[in-house]
Amino acid sequence: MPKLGMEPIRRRALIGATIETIHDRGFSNVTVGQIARRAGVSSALAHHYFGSKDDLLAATMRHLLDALGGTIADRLKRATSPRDRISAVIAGNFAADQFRPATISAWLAFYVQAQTTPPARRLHRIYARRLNSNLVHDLSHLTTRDEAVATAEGAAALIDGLWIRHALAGDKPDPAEAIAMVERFVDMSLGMRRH
Amino acid sequence: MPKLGMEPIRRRALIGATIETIHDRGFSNVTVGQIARRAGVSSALAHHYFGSKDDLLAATMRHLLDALGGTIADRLKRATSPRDRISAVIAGNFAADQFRPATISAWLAFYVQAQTTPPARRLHRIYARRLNSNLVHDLSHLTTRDEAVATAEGAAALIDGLWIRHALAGDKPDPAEAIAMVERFVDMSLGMRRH
Amino acid sequence: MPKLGMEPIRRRALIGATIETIHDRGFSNVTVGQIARRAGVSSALAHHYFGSKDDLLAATMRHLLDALGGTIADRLKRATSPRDRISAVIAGNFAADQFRPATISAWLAFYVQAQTTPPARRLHRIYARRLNSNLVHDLSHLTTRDEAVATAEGAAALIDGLWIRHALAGDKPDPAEAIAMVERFVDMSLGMRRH
Amino acid sequence: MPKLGMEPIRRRALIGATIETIHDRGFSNVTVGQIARRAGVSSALAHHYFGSKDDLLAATMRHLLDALGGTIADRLKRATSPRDRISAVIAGNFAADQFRPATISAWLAFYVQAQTTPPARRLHRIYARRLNSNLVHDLSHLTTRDEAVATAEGAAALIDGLWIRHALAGDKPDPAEAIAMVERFVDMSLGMRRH
DNA sequence: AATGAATGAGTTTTCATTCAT
DNA sequence: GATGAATGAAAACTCATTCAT
Repeated sequence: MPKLGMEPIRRRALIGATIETIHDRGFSNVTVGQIARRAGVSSALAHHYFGSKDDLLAATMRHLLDALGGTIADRLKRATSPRDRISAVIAGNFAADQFRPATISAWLAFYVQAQTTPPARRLHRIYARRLNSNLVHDLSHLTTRDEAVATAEGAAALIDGLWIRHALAGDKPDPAEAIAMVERFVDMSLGMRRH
Repeated sequence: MPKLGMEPIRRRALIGATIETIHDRGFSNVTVGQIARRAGVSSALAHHYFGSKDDLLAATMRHLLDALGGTIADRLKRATSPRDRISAVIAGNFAADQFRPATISAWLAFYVQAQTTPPARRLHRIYARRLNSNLVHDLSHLTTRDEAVATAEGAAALIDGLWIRHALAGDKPDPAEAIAMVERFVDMSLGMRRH
Repeated sequence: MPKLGMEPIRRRALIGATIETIHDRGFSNVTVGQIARRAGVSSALAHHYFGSKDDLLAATMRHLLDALGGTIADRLKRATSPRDRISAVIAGNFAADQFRPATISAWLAFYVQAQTTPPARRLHRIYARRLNSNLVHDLSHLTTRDEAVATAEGAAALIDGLWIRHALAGDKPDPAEAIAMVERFVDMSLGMRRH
Repeated sequence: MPKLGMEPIRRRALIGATIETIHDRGFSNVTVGQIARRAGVSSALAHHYFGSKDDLLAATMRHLLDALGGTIADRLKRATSPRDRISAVIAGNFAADQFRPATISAWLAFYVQAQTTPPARRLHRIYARRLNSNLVHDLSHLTTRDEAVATAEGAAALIDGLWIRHALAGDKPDPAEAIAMVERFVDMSLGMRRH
């Protein structure tokens, strides 16, 4: 007896299964069948809800983006100063939910996808711009515009680099260490100009 | 019109074609047929020389690794001081040969592959360790051991992050800017402890 | 127009098609495509149900083995004396179902396969041992153990030889003649020791 | 420096390699490349001397046929009575050269081929008829024509059966045992009618 | 709401065969 | 006399996708 209101449940399950399947089979080897099996449904159902493999993949990417965006937004709400807001952005990027092996793998996969797949590229741009504008905006309160731009660029690169390295490290990722590294970079960058 | 001694020529051509094909079709979409066509040979020949698609991909990754390793080694030979050696490593990572869109795409693809494919992982580890040990060794001459380790980790993450961002930037990657960013990070890290 | 419960139907059809295709194209030339076409399905479906060509071939061999085993078992049930049981085994080996050109071809192919393919070898061993133990057991009631073993070996060889010759005869195989030949061999072998 | 008179040497080597390759890879898996490698030459050379894979295979079969025919003919020359000639035929079929695992495998393969490949069929017919006519001719001196025909048929089937069983036995084939079995069959068949 | 059945289109891979040297 | 180079053609296999139920 089919139940009502299954749609959101199935969608969430399929997106979660997509992330995990990417993590252990590798993006280029994922099949709809594997994802569906992991979600406990038939592959036909995955198509029923998402239309196509690409759509499911895009929805998963959007989900990752929303989750990260949401996490950061929550932390920003609680921040009280520009420097605090910068810390909120940094910590948000390494919050527990985001900084898990499976999530990192999926993110990385989308980075790669974003190079050649226009929709993925579009989604990735949104994230990159939001991160950049958040950082630049707050840094501008603390230093010159030029310094702010450069530091934002460096912090963003460092965040990406730490993600990618943790994806490959094998051991459990340590958010605290990553956060400390970026914070230190920001502090140093802000400190420099004072000397 | 078959000639003798074609093997090395074909191997090089196929590896080059692999890098370029990954760049414009995306790693998960490359086919042996596309690569072979780009190299101007039949797909049967690609199999003849490399055995399988995976082997061709692995050989390409090895090539990338060797090329980067060679570039850095060359620059290290000419370096005269520890600080100079650090600059050599940094500049080597962004040298013209390496830091081209197609090469960056291929590298990125291999980062992703390294997460799930043991041979790719092994190869990647070699690179990561070599980079890390080079940096730590030279930084140790300039600061405490702990600082050296942390700075090396940060510099490596920054390098990776800059690569990944340039892979997605779309516009032509600017090595000078990337180099400046990492140099600045190293300077700041070394400078901090003096204050 | 998909229906439920097609799997067993398709499996049977594919196994039957395998036997017939081996018969008229020769074992070394069969392709999954030909088999599937003969079964009225796509080759993808053959893979869907059997996994691989080898698996389909192995399943077909197992089917042949089961069919022969079943036929013999049926006849053994109705046998009342040791000599009768021997006749049941002989007649079973040449029963209408087994002794048809296509079946013979497939059997022969598997004899050959059994030389190099371990799974086929295993299956073939089962058949050979069962035939041997049946014959030895019943012959032991009628003669010395040594004679029983030798006669069983001879009868088995004769059965195999008649099969193989009928496979190549071209004309319709005549079970009665083959049965008479083996029966005569057994009778002679049993008669000898009495004289 | 290419040598003169290599042709017969290469042809023999390739035929020998064909037999051995069939033995350990199975007829349906042999490739010209494997055969050539085993013979220590390039696959192009195999084509140079034999024209095509099928031709090489046919030549190999012809070789087997000739070898067996020659062995039997030699023994027949030395036979002095009809019964002796029968023994010569039987022993010839199990002579050391013929009754080796690799040779048996190749023979068996050709039995299978003979079902679907006309040239193989033709060659096989020659062998079968020669064996049959030899046996019938000599048996006719010792019994009625009808008995001779039946006994020849039985002996031939037994020979084939023993070959096939030894091909699969795994252990080293024992010619003496096989010969004894066929001799015994002939003796019994001839003896029966006297009683 | 959900799935088993089925396939077309494509991909990797293998191999006999040819040819210039 | 012999081979490395090269490929066309065909085979196995995979998979996203559709559809009737």
